[in-house]
Amino acid sequence: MSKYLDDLNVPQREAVIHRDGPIMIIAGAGSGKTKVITTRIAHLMASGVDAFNILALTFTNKAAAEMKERIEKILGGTEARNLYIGTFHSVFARILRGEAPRLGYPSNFTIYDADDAKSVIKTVVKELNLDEKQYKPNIVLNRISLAKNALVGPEEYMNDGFLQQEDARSQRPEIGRIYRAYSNRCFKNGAMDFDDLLFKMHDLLTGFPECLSKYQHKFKYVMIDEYQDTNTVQYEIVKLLGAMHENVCVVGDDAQSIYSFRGATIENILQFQKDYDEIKVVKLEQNYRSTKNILNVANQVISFNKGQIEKKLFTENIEGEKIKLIRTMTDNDEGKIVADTIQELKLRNHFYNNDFAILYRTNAQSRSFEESLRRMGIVYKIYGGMSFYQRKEVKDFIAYMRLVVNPRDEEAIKRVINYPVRGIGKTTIDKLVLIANNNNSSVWDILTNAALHGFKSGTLECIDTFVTMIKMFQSELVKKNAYDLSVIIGKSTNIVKELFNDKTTEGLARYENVQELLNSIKEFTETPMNIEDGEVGDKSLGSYLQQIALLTDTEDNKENADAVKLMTIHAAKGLEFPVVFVGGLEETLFPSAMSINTREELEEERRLFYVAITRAKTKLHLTYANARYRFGQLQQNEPSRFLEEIDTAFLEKSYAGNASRNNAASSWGQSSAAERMRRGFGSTTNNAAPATKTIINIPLARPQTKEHVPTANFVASETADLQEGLRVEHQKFGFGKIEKLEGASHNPIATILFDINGEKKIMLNYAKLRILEN
DNA sequence: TGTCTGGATGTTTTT
DNA sequence: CATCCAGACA
Repeated sequence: MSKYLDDLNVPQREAVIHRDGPIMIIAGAGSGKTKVITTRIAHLMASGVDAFNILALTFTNKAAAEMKERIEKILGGTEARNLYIGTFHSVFARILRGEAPRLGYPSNFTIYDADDAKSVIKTVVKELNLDEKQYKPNIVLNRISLAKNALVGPEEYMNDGFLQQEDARSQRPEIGRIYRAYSNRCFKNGAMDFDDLLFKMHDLLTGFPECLSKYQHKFKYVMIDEYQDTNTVQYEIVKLLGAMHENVCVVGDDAQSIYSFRGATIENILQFQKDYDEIKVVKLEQNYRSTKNILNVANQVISFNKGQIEKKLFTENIEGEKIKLIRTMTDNDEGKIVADTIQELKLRNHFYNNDFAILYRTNAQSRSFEESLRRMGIVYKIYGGMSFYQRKEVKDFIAYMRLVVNPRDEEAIKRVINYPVRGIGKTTIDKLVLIANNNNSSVWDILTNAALHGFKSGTLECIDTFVTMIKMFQSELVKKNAYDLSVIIGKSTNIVKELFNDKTTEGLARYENVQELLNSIKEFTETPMNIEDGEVGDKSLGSYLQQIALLTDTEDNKENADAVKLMTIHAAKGLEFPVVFVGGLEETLFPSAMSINTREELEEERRLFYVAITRAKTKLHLTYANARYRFGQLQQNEPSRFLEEIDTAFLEKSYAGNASRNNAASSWGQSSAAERMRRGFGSTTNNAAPATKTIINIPLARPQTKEHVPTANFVASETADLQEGLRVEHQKFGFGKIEKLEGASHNPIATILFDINGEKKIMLNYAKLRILEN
């Protein structure tokens, strides 16, 4: 046997060698799951299975890329490129691009992201004359998404007594109608949302037997990663694809199931065993990642959940250090202590930035960590949050491309028809949409025949200019590659020039973002075609759009950059780091206030905590703050209930208030000598310039304020005591004089002339002011 | 038609 | 506190 098998333990090898027939691998955290899948695929190929006949589905592009890379490493050569490895969404999008016409969609169909989808919902709610307050896009989209993930179409939704009751109870009885209208609208626009990529794939396989047969023959071996996170559609599709050869291999860990809000159900693991007569089950229980201490804590935490698949995770690694549990006064202190600790570990134990990860429950928590890291000059990178492709200027530019590729894309038209300003305003747009609806045609059709629909001559002229321009782009579509065409678009629309002329900091950032977009298109155009893109592998704009629609910049990796990584726990799944900080272990935050109403919800939060803990290899720090800013207000929180579930013998508790290097100087507390020194020397008065360039997702520029360091004994004065003419101190803007007090008593507003930052209007409910004595 | 602004609203988690 | 949006006005 080949030598790659030598590195495997007994159950791992068993899983790898098993060739035909269904197999389920229950893989505990850190048990070498990825290694098993990749080795298994490599082994299949080595034993004669054609790479073209292997399908591997993952949940993130990153996981897919990593797998491909590791298989290539095992096998050498380029054969691994012929594998079908990708996320559910990207693989299905690729297949649908070829098959969409069967379903009545153009093969150039647009993929709507969540923002596009919400916008369509908003339009539809308006057109149905429903209350927009009642039917908020977010809530409605969530509901529709769950329905699609459960394979419930609009008609079925409306006929389902239970769903109807639920909607009635939540005062939203019309969601079914919205769902139907939304689906129709997307169809009309030639667009699919994320969930459609799964839903329509299922339609394709069930509605067209010849299609089903084609892909069953093609994918003789099917592998699914993170099986515990599959939802109903995904489960059904896998079942369909695997039905002919039954060579289905699923890998999962019920203890790490954290996506039930997306319709995932652990039931799929149990169901899988019932779907086939004979199924092999392998359990991977040896953990190679973490110290005994870390694993003990993880095992203890998860033991509070009922109903798990039995398994006992163990490790032969060293005992390791105790887990540090750190309490701080505020979220800002939490940020400081984490940054300080990182600095200390770097100096003392020679860690690199890369060795650290800061994990949290919600994206909003990144702020305090960012600030502290930046202040200390520690390079960091935030994963998740707003993606590059979601930025307004980037989306606007992309909308032009979308429109050129798919003129039926109404959302794209609405975005660009008056950007840059060309005299086609809201009134005209509303009219266009109305006419299109009445004539049962697309907005683009109306635009191209605008003269027939009684617009004023001035408006008509504007429309004509716009249409002519878009048509010009369209005529270039086949002749030019994605990059050349996008350059033409940038020039002809004046977008690039307009942004260039905007010399504000924000404008500059926007200009740079658009340049960055053009660079990425150039890169796409120049990268040699990958066989994996088989059916769609051209360098056209359409091909490019398809690709970026499913890209999140979580995986847009410059892996080699040495940076501390910040991300949500969800985003951290599947990753590991030598040193892990888990922040915000407070009631209402973690577990989230939204998820403490049922046992199921709470157990999912606990699994999430389990995932967080098991990311750590050698050092784990848990932190929580007595109080933190939420909704602009300081909020007190109890420590997370999960902390009580950990045996204190595993913990080393500390209170940041006593830490020698970092007196818990909260924003208004006393500052320590060390801190005053740092202010005095290290940082300059403005913007505390970092020693090293900080890596962030292309900064969204903010108007510059010269940062003010609050006086040591800053204590906010009562709002009632403030008077015009008084000298005051503001935490951020510094010293100044109250010019004017105005606004209602419940929302007073002060106009203050600051010494260094000029005149500002301050809402006193939020900002704290200190009256200066004498 | 475009720009300004007060008021409402928001925080789970993601492909 | 930041962002988004509807209505007011230019």
